[in-house]
Amino acid sequence: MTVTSRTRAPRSDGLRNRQHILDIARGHFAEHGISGSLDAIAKEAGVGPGTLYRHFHSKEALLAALLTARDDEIGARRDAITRSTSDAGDALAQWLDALIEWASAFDGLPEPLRAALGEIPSPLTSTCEGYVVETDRFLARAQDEGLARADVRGRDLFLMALAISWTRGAAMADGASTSLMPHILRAGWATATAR
Amino acid sequence: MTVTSRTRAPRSDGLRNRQHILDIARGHFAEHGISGSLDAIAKEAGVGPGTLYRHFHSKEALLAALLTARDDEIGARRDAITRSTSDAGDALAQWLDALIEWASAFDGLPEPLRAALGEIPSPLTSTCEGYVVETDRFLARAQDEGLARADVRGRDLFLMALAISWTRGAAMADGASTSLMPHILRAGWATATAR
Amino acid sequence: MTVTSRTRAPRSDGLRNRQHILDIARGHFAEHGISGSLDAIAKEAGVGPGTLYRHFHSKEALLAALLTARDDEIGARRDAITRSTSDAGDALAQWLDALIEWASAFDGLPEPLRAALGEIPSPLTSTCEGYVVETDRFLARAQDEGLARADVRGRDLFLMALAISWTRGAAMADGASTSLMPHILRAGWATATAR
Amino acid sequence: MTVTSRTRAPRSDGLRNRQHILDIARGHFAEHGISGSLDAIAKEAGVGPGTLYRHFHSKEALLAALLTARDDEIGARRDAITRSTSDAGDALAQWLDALIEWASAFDGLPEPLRAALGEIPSPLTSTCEGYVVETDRFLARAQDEGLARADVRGRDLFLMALAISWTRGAAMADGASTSLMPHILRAGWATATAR
DNA sequence: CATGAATGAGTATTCATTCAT
DNA sequence: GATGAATGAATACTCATTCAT
Repeated sequence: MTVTSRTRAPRSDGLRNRQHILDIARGHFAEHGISGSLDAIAKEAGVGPGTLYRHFHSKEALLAALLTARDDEIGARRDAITRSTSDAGDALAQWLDALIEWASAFDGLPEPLRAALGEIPSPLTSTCEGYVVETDRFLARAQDEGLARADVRGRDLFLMALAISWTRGAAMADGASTSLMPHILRAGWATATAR
Repeated sequence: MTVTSRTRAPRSDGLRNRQHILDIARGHFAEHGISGSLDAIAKEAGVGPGTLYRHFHSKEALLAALLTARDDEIGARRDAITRSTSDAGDALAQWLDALIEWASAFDGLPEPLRAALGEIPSPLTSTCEGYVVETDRFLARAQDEGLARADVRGRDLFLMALAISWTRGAAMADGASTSLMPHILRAGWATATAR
Repeated sequence: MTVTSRTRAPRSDGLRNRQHILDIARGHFAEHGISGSLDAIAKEAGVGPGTLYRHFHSKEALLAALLTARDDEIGARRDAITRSTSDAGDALAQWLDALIEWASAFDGLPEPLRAALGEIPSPLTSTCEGYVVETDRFLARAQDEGLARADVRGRDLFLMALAISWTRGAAMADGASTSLMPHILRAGWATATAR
Repeated sequence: MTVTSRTRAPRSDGLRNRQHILDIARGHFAEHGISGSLDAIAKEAGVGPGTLYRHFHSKEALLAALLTARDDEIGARRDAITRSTSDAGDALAQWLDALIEWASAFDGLPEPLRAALGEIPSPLTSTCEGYVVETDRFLARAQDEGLARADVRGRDLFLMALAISWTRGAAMADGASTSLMPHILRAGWATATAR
């Protein structure tokens, strides 16, 4: 009963559908920000809202899946930074840049990420917490070498990275701001010696 | 204190009522954040939605009124900083602290403030722009004395102040973060010399 | 107490205000149609809505007052038609033209006029009924001279005049329609002999 | 007949429900005119407002659906007239009678029909335009045979048919008016010869 | 008599989520 | 598993009319 005699396995539909929805959702969020309705995404993907909910229990779950899909990419970036950057301060700075970029993928994304750090756990919580841990690792190295303030914690830097992503939604934030703020952030956590 | 003990609010004159709504709204926003509906505030204030709309055309107008009520306070603070702080760097830092505190009055407030800096003007726009100008003044002094980076603009600092307020909504942002971030911000814009 | 010693009699304010409101309302209705809110008119007239309601108990009462103000004009027109037009058929046709024009003064006016002919009396009812009576007079003369169908009644012609005014609100009703329809109406009620 | 006797409407399939809503709406409009709110109809139909909006985006869309359901009927009537009436004048008259009856289905219906002829397209526009074209066909035949004035256009007759339907909302329009006005209309567009 | 604040039921519309088919 | 119809609370906003001042 599990194995039918059909030539094409119908079981792949589910996975294919899931991937398709993710692709559409990514495009939709990238274009319209995360404020749009899930119905619109379901329609654009050519599936019913029920199907979307089968795969993703909530909008946050959908976002989480989208972000999880980038896990490998971020992991690779982290490894690349670790490998190629001997200076622990530079490494931390590059990691924070990566986080800022990551959280800027969709307009409005920083908001649920921040919320996920709250008391009520959300599908995004574990993702965020994982990155906080990574940040802590980079930070610890920099602190060990006296390149970062001792009073700073990974969570603070993670939050500030989110905050910088958040400012990008403002029309007032032009290209100058975009390149400037990460520098300000670095100057902020670095020790005087480090400069 | 605001209302008498009668069950039904007496038809008091407009100003009283307006003030009453503002008081209720302030409390409501302070407790639940700014996400609630105007109808809920109207109900809590014991007035019909129409009454609330007569005084405040939109949620942003209500927020603007609430913030305007603090204008004097901020102005006084600015003057106090100017008078009592001879070091231009300290003055700017204190002004930014004031902004951070100001934008942290209600959970969620930084969001409409950021939006007010966008292309579509809102009742909050002029308030924000005024504070950007103030920030520019403090910044210019600090830059003149070589205490602040030359590549920083008032708008960037204003945005970062908003962003720091924004992080406070996260449970992860504890007391340590609250006191730390302004220091990071200051270290970020200050010149190496300044430290 | 009734007679004060002031130089200027304050009593005229009321009447003056009433007239002012009428002038504003006429302009407002002429420009925006009758759908606008009374508050808008009150504001434009520089008075409170209460003042407007003191003078006119409802929107229909305001319309009625506006139409009553034209009573003299219509009466004069009726007299002119009677005096200058010996042919009873021509007279009726001219009277109906006058009615059509009268009901076309404001976009949307035919609707409440029609409603005023319903079972629930409105401030417009007496005005309308008066004109029905006038129509009956013109019609009777025409019928006496065999120029109008015997089966037609004044109320029918009045209604059709309103109906023709009503069509003018449609974009499809161009200049050609405007001049054509009264002719169709006349051909409709006139006897074959009359043509 | 439409619903089972269960207290709560069973989750029937979409088409059934759509039809059910249409049935209720038809009854509602027939009884109260078209002025009622969609919410009221939804409540009467035992569905949530969202369900109604899923099927019909606006009141006009609902009306359009109700009228479309009568398309077949009108088409059949048009064919019957064409087949059974050799006199082109009689045919046009009968077609206009059909239009008057069609537009008199609900109190207030002529208003949105007239509006649909305006510049802003509505769901009713295509229906109306189709009937204008039909009217033009009947009229052309009558004009060809010298039975209708040459200066009349289909749109004028369509508008007058709507206008006559419109008068029926007035209590003053009794049975006599109802039967009389179409005759007046016919006498209006017919040529003298035709009588 | 004027004012304009207050009323509050009413309307259209949205959308995350559930559930019958 | 997929579908998409159904839900229904929620929200923003309007406006004719009343009534305290």
